[in-house]
Amino acid sequence: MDISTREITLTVGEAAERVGLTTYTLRWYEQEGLVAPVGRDSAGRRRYTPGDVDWLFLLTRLRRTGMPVRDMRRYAELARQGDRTLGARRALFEAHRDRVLQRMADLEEDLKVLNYKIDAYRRAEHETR
Amino acid sequence: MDISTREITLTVGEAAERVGLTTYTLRWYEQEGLVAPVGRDSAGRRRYTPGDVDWLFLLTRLRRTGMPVRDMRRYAELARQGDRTLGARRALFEAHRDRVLQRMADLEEDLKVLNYKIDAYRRAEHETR
DNA sequence: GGTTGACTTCGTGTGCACTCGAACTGGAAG
DNA sequence: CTTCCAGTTCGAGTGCACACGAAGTCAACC
Repeated sequence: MDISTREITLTVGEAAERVGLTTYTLRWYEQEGLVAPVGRDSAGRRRYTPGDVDWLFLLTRLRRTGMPVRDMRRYAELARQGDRTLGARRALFEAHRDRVLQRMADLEEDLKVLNYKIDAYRRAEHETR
Repeated sequence: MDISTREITLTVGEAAERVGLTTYTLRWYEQEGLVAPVGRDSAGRRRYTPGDVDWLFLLTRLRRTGMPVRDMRRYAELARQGDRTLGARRALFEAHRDRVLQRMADLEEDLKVLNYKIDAYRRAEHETR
């Protein structure tokens, strides 16, 4: 089923710019099963629907929070299986949220070390001057 | 200059466990110049002083906050040049702290998306049941 | 004094997430 | 009709941060 160019769909290049990924990555995500096969126009070129773009946006958030591509693929598979996996998807997100919270807590601790060091350098600079 | 085994120094294995890195990584860090050449005992085995361990601990914090090894090496080089690089080291830490703060802000934003999604799944589960 | 186990160096291999080059094709503009 | 650009597939290459196997050495313990 071809998608008309006149719809509000985007080309790879446009979609890539919207979501902040490269065209290479977009095709690779599709190949890796992170994205369901994208619709094509009559010339065989990908046309990204607003729904596709939303999905990609979500993927970028997952990726940025450190979710491995492997887990993103697992999530994509669940999503393709429809409503009966809603619970599994929620569990996946909750587990991931916990990991993100843990990472944020770690970062706060590490930040203390950084600040302590900066202060120490400040004091040392004062000394040697 | 050999270091006596009777000192409170640690072997690679012990140091690795203390700082949460593998022995492979510890030797690799040294090879990469992230750590100044570590003292050896009479048998040529590495002996890590408390100071070495402190330094390694700091490196793990930098690493965990996402500093690339390249930058850690640059920092190590500055540190080896003594007090005259105190300002540069402080600047390096301040710039890194800013990046960490930015990343934390990003994570907070991403967390909102996760929470929104979890809520949406919860509502959807309620519907389909 | 033989065995064990942790160390040594050296080069090679691994996993992840892209990233790119090559060769080709199709639609739009001049 | 030609030129040009953005798209296509496919396989190969890149960068980062380790991880590991092989071959050997040495101190400690039974």
